[in-house]
Amino acid sequence: MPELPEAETIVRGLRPAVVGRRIRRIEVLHEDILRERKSAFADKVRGALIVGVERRAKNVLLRLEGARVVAVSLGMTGRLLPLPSVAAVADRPGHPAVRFRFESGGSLVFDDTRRFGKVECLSDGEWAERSDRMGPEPLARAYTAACLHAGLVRSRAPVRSWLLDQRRIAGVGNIYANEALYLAGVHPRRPARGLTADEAAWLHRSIRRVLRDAIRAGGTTIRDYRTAEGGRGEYGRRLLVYGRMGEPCARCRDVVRRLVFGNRSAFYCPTCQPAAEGARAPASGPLGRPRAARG
DNA sequence: AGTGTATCCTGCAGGC
DNA sequence: TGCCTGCAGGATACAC
Repeated sequence: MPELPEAETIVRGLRPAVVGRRIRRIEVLHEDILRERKSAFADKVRGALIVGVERRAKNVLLRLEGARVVAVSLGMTGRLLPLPSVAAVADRPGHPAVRFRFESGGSLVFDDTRRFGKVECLSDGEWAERSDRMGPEPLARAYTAACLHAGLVRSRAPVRSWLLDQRRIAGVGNIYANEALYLAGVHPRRPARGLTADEAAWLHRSIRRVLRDAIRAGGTTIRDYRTAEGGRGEYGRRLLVYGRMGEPCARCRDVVRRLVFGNRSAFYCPTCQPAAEGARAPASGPLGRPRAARG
């Protein structure tokens, strides 16, 4: 569910609402959301001041005084809702799992229908170790097309599976993987190491473009995702292939197909994203295919 | 080692 | 109306 753009949107919305607040009390309504006993979790978090809110991959981080961090993995249906808020009146948490009550009044609720999410409190050092095992941030300046290509050539996995592997690239989920592959003209099932340097450069550009545009739109709300303000992400209307099986391709009017592998749906246009290795790249269409890197 | 699959959980849409 | 099946933005434990 929430991928990098959704997590980033939540972080930006949360920051003004929770930074500078002190946590007075923790209520754990569903202990399976934690990775430890709720008493242990509460002991570490109670009384702490929130000094910052950050994102890493799809995770939302509450930085606490005393070199600790609350790391929230949103799973498929996780939401972080500061209460009370105007939005909360219309969109109350339906499945609250963990509530942080502030000394100054109000609270932050982690709400998660399916309870695939995780909330944990780590030392900065423990978190750094975890973060080191994740792949690079695709929007980082240092993450070049050459970095992507170097990663791709080491794997025989289908490129869509490669993009979903958080150890290889951090923050890309099924929606944006499919969209980026479409923009790059790369079939989702092609072996990662079969992509040419030019294709890797198109894909690099497409990934960054899709993620940036989605952040600008506040993410994609299919059903459950909400911003910290309780609003919906508006990128859904701009999805070109995800969830559009049977509809015409925006570029060539062929029919968008759906494939299932790795237990996930893949959506693609068979004309714009040919399955054969080394197939011709489609001509630049109305959507503006990313140009190949120079050099 | 590197892939693919099943599983956790709830809710909803569609078929009958 | 209601029951059944399949599907969902993620991550991980396992089998091969």
